[in-house]
Amino acid sequence: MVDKASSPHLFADVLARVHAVCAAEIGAGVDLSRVVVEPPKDASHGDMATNAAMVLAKEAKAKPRDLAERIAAKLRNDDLIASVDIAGPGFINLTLKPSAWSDALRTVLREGAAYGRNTTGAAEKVNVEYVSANPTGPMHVGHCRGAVFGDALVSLLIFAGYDVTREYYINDAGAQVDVLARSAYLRYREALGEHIGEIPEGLYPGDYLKPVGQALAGEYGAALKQMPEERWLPIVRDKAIAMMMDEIKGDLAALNIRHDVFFSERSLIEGGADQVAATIEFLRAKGDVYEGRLPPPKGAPVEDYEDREQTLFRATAYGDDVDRPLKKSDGSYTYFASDIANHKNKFDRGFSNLIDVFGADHGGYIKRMQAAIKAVTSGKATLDVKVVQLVRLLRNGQPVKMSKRSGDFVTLREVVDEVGKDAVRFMMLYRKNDAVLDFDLAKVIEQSRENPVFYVQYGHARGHSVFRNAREVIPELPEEADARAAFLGQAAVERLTDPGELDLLRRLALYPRMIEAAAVAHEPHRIAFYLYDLASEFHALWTRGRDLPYLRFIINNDAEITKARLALVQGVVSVLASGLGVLGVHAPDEMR
RNA sequence: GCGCUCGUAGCUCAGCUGGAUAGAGCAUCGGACUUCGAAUCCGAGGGUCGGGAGUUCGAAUCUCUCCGAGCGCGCCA
Repeated sequence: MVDKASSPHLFADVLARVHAVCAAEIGAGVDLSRVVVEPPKDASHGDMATNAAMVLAKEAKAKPRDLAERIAAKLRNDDLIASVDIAGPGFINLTLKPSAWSDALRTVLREGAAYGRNTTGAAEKVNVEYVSANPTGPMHVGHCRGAVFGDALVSLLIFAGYDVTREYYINDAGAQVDVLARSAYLRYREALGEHIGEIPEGLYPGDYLKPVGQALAGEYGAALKQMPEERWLPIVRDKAIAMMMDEIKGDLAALNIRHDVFFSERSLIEGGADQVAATIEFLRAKGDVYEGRLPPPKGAPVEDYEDREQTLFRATAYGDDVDRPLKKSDGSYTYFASDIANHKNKFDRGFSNLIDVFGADHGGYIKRMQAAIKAVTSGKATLDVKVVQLVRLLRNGQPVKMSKRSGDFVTLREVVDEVGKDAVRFMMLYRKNDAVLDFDLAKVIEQSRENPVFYVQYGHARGHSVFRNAREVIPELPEEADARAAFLGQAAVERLTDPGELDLLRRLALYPRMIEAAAVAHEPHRIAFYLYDLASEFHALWTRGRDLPYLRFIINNDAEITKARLALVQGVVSVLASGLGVLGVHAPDEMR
């Protein structure tokens, strides 16, 4: 039998016990990786179910139901398990002793903010690259989903025991930053009093470059006007990029997003060694780079198509559909070439676990990047690319117009200012990352069940409301969370026997398992849905107390049951705060 | 034409990496406010999981094939 103290979380504990029984029954070498313990879909089947007998039947050379019977016989002796049933093709259904649930709640209270934290990641280093918006203007709403997703994914991975670095790749080397420089130069001349008229086609028209022009005018006076373009352009470009990055960092800060590393594309090719060239030569030495011709593209006709020999990466050797160019016709590197060097640089810094968050329009880029990682790390690193689908911005169901060309697109800042960062963050995560998302500005500030942000936060606030009122019966109830949890940890929680109360106990016991699964799958949205379910069961129990007064949390003449129920409320409040914390959403004590 | 992502209730979406009778919210209909916050809750109806075939004890989930939607398809990033 497994030592009870060795695995503190109920599902992990029971799984370990099932594993031990299987190993004893079949043999020590048996592969238990497919054995799971999960809550059954139908609560009448018991508290937990395991597929062990069905999964292991072949290896045990036994019929599933026969094997189930053997496993069940041993599980019946377990001190945590009240009864064992076999059902269907060989499910083993377990009903736990009531003390198991009381202990689970005590665990929640004892661990507090650490409850759910686990060591799945084993302190393994992970690099998550996200946002990486071009430094050519402020962030717009399109960037916002990837930003929030990446940030929540990082928090989740840290919570699951990984050693995570948040990275931003600054695309400051391509042609578009030269366009930025020319656009800023116009604003500079404007700042000096010149009449510049309409911004020409092909330059960035937005007003956000005016401060750049003013800063340049203040710093250089008219000096830049005397220079030829090749001299002023680097000066203006660097200034504009620096100011745009400051603006972007400010936009991200408004969403409580911060990165550990801002990695400059330009730094790969400037200042000493050209890492892009080195990477290309590294691959050439392996035979993965060659000079050759590509067939013309199949899709929409390319207007200035010209059949020429070019430097190609042999992506087809690593699962891509076509080999990919590394140099443009003017001899400069393609974005892809720099990006290979960027990822190689991460590997050289000790990361073999890479995650990139892309917008849906970059989906076609995934295969070649994964091919490049394979080549450049000899298969020693893995890259998981998470694609976030686009966000449709609505107001009362009507699309909000945005046109980037005119320069008056909807900025991320405008949205955050209007609805608040909590609403933005939660709604961006209340959907699977690869599903398109409708974001309605009117609905997310509504205070109703239709708005899941509010609904979950209200659950947390309502719990605190219960504490405030409970002090009439339990005046000594501590204010501070840890002290309150310690105080309530002494309560007679075995008195929690109502089905609604048991639902909540089960949900709380599920939290560590859900966190672990979400972390492994790189799916933070699961937390948002879990929190919604938890809040829903809490609201339901609360309202039942209206019809059935004996179910209220606070019972005036029974301090013992009141404390037991407050312990349950504390567990709910604690896990809501924990989950919201991972998502980066505030857990308020009251909604006023 | 090829690749990627997706297709689940009238609408918007979950479905815990293959489990038992597929679940929520909205909408529709019917209920609960001398309360620890009704900003909430309870109940009812509503499904060939896009169609078809396959893999196995078992498929919304994996494979193949059609249908439909979005994105992408040298020298943009």
